[in-house]
Amino acid sequence: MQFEPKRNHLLAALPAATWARWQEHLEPIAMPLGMVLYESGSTLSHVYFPTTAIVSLLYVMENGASAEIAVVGNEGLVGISLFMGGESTPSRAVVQSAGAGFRMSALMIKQEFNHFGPVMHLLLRYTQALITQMAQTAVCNRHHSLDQQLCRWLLLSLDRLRGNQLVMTQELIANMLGVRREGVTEAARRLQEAGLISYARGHITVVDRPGLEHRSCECYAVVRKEYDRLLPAVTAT
Amino acid sequence: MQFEPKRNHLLAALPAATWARWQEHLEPIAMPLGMVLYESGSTLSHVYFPTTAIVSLLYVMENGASAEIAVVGNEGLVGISLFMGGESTPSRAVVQSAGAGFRMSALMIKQEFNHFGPVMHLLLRYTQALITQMAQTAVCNRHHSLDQQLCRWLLLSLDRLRGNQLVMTQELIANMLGVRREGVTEAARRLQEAGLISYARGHITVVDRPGLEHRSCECYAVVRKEYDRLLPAVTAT
DNA sequence: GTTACCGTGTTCGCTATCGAACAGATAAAA
DNA sequence: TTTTATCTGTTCGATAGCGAACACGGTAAC
Repeated sequence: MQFEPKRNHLLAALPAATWARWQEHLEPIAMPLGMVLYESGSTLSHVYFPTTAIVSLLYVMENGASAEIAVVGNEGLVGISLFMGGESTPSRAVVQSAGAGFRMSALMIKQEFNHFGPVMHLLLRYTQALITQMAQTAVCNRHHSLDQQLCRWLLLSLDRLRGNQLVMTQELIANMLGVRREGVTEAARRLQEAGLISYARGHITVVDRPGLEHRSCECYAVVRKEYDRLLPAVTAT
Repeated sequence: MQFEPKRNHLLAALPAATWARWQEHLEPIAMPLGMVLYESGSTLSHVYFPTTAIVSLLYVMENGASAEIAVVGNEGLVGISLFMGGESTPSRAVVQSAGAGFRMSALMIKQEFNHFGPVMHLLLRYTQALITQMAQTAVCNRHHSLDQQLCRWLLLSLDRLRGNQLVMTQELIANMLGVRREGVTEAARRLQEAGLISYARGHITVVDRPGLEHRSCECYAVVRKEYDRLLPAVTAT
């Protein structure tokens, strides 16, 4: 079930002819928690199309602290630098929520990108959506409270999963947001007291999604809207 | 002089045949301080290649506060969403340092991009460099002090200008960084006391550039290195 | 040459987040 | 079952940046 390629929205959006060509080049792959898909500066060997997993792109500073730059799930792909031309980036890609996906060799994706218009345009529109997410992350880091950022983060993750539960410790969330674990604990407590979520030992359940959206900063809506605009057929779950 | 297209590094990096084709489609344009090249959500009519001007890409929040996402000067181009496929972005592009540049119609740049040739790859590599800058902005906003961010910002701007002087009020810098003007005043005073810069009424002179780089966070070096890697012939001034 | 504005300097209390330390509780391992 | 590791809760003082208010001098407009 989780090895169903069409659960990745980009794969699902491919024209029939492209899909026929790709099928035998897509390799199913398990993506356990913490798996590193690429390291800062390393040359990528594959692109990854998550189906049930969620991957964080994050930058790790010299002193070890980290900050999430963007999150990728079944709406997208990990490894844009392959077709953008750089072959690597200064960031790291880590599986943040275990699941599965598919991968395709670097060579194959570059060929496909360079020879077939629809593939190129789909991948570039996705890239622009990703850019919006990064830009909004910068804005959010500058201006919004931890409570708001946590709401945004939960919503972004939720959009990339089935159901309304996240398997995710506060420690891990803190690493992604680039804040202290204690700060996440307090913010989560406030959200729980407000009846928006409930959680226990690594399991977070979203109880009141509209409430969460209301409490979030505008950043979530901006990003969501841009994904819907750029990848229309694709985002509808 | 400032209407010399080759002062834009992307234009300078074009193959001879492309350059010959482009020449008559490049329109020189003055870019005064505060000029808005595009608005959030608006469909772009042109791409802009700054030669002596510097342009900030920034997001303006609902409450009017703003934050800079990236800065573009003679190393790049404003309007990537035209060839990326979205035609617009949720951000705004504002001239931050007056100067000049060239522009090309949306139609023309899209045609040129879609030939799958050297133009496309050059523009995509530039886009990846820009992505790195945005990602690093997010990291910087999360983890680094105002002093460090000011250093980074001055260095990024300086790289895009001739000489070692910036015409720039503290108020404007504060808007770009998304902080209070008073905060910039204090940070600038500290840098001046340290003998790194000197300034007066809208004119900032960088006195000790190595010192500034030393005081900056790692973000500047990461971005600079990535631009040099992705656009090698191009960045050498 | 006077006046108005602009760019900068300075101060105050306030708040969110940090850094560090430790406590309690639940799940997993032995 | 007992032990251990993991996850969450709580507290403390410290600090960076905020918001607001106001002072001062240079520049430019009239």
